Amino acid sequence: MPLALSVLLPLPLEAFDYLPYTGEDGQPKPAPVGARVVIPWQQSIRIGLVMAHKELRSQDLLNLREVIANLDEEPFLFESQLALIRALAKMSYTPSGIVLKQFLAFGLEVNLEHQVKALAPLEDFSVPLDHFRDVRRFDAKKLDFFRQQGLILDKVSEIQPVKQVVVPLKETDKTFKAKSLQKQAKALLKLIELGEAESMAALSREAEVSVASISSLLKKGYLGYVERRLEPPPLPSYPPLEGPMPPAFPLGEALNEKELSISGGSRLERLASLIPRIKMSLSEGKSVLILVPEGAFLAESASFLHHLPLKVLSRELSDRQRRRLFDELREDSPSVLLGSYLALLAPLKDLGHVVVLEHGSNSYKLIAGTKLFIPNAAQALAKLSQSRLSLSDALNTPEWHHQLKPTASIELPSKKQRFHIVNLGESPNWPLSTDLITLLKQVRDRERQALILSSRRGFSAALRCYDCHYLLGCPNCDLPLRYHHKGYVLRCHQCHYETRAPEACPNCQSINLRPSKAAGSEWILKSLGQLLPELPLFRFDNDHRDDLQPLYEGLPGIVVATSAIMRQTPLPRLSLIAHALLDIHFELGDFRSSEHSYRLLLNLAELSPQNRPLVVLQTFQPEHPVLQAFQKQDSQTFLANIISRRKTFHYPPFSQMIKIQVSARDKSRAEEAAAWLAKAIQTAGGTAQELLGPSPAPLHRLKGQYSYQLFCA
DNA sequence: AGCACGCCGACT
DNA sequence: GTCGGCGTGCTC
Repeated sequence: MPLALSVLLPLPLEAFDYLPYTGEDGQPKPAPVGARVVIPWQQSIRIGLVMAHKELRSQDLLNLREVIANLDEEPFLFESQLALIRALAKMSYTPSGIVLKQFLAFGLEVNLEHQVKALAPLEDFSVPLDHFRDVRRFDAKKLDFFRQQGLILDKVSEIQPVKQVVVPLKETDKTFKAKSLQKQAKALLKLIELGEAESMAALSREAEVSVASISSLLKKGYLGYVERRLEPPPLPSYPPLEGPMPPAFPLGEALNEKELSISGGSRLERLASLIPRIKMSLSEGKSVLILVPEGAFLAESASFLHHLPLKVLSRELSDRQRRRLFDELREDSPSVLLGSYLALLAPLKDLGHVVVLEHGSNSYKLIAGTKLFIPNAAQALAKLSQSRLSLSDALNTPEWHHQLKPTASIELPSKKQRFHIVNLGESPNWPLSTDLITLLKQVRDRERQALILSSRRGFSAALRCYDCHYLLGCPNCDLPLRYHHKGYVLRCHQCHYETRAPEACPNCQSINLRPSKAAGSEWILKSLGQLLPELPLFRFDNDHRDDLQPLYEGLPGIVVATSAIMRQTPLPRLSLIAHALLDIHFELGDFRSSEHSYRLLLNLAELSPQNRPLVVLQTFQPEHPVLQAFQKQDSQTFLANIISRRKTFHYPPFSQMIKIQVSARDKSRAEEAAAWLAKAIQTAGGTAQELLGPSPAPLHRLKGQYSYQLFCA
């Protein structure tokens, strides 16, 4: 039976069948399963992954095109990763190609030298195709027409990165006897001694002669440039973590649980407690995959796990470094791989343990592509590879808390939090309360560091007329324009519309147009500058990132930041952490908002765990249930309450929920389409209990698009 | 996704 | 007549 290859491309499609590559001897040379191949695609070429070999009946072969080149002799990914691609596609209801595109961040981009040659004389091209020429010189459409007739031979090769180096081309000869050429002779002899130099400037430094002498050697042909293969830069290394090691909590019976979650304690205490479990997998000859949400904790965790056979897949790695890392992973086993969600598809052989750090983090929710939630993807991988699964977060998620056996949910003892709640309703000062100002003055007097978190960029959430109550809104979105004092502009934080702030109210011409009281980081900084003029102030948000180096060196100061600071290396000497307005987090319309607020409070304290900083929380709702639970420091009761509420309202984990959003530029069109969908779901048997909506989305108009949403439970 | 093709309205 | 926006269908 003839063989075909099932090839997956990084496109929103399933795999396509291709005939194997035909070698120069005319024999088929099928690439192994898991290897990358170059295939013709539309009028060009693409790189795909061989998902399977399949046998086809001869009549089916006629429609298939042929693989142009095999890129790998050995598999690029192992069968276990291919199985994961299929599993994630099924879980996310998306084509396998989407999974490939989202999770395999390199190795599939067409970075190839592509040449073509005609097998017979073709008069359609002005340039003769009797030998291999660069494909870009020819009309792609015409070329593909002939390719499909089998008249074109394609040749591709990977572009090897090269660097130019200076090498000697001739020995010194008698002309250098002249006294005026002594410098040149010296330079040439030095180059012969060195073998090669990075550049003419580098040689000039080495030989201690001017660049002019060297360039005349170049002109006379005694030295010249050659291309050298550029070796991939070494992978970054992480120094061991300084300071005392956090204590590991003994896991006891739970050590051997198939699925385990650790909460409480501090971030490093949780990780320290997992080390025996990680070592257990290594001693069984199995590899361990550790996922981190994003940049900030990667370096910290890497430094902490320094003593293990650790490899790190970080966002900073270049494609060539990732390539090198993958090559090392395929060779070395067992090893520990630490990385972002992109590490899920890394070619680890014999996986025995998957660890997800900060598994409740919002950044594990992929907002595009598969839209997968990474802890669920990690669980799928653990099940496929029959690995252990470990989860770690300050607060467990209700879903996992409910799913795991009670003996598999470990809560580490936490230190007593030092916190102070400020009722903004009773404070005469704004946006910094009297209490916070007093505490900040103590920080100043003791030459310590403080962090003030504000969820809002700019000066104020809106510009408002205090006569007619007119609010300046975005022309494209249902949101007020944010007022930025710097540049005196109004900006939409969704669609980036920008306009100069007007002098008078556009509605009633009153000049009583002022920033609304919802203060942003600019406003907080301005108040601080007036109250504590002698203390260095720093700003850290997406509009403006001050260099925080003085703070990392331990100098005193205050940072006003958005949550962007959570992704930076933790500041070493924080003695005060304040949240300017917690209410924003309480008011999110999501049924998970209270869980997320509680986790945020725990994460605030973890920003600088070794200093046990005082956490100051400003709010208009000091009686809010989340704050009450936080004061009691009783996560178990808090989670139990959430779970019982979820059960009553039939929310996850007691149901699976699907959100369908219908958007269109034309409002009625979106509305009609959403209504049509709801009707279709009802006709298919959806009951009133299972179907919620359609209703206008929380941000009904966004970037000029109207949205309606339906929930199916 | 990325591309071609076909339809339709707008405009030299 | 032809240019371009948009809807639809296809890629082995």
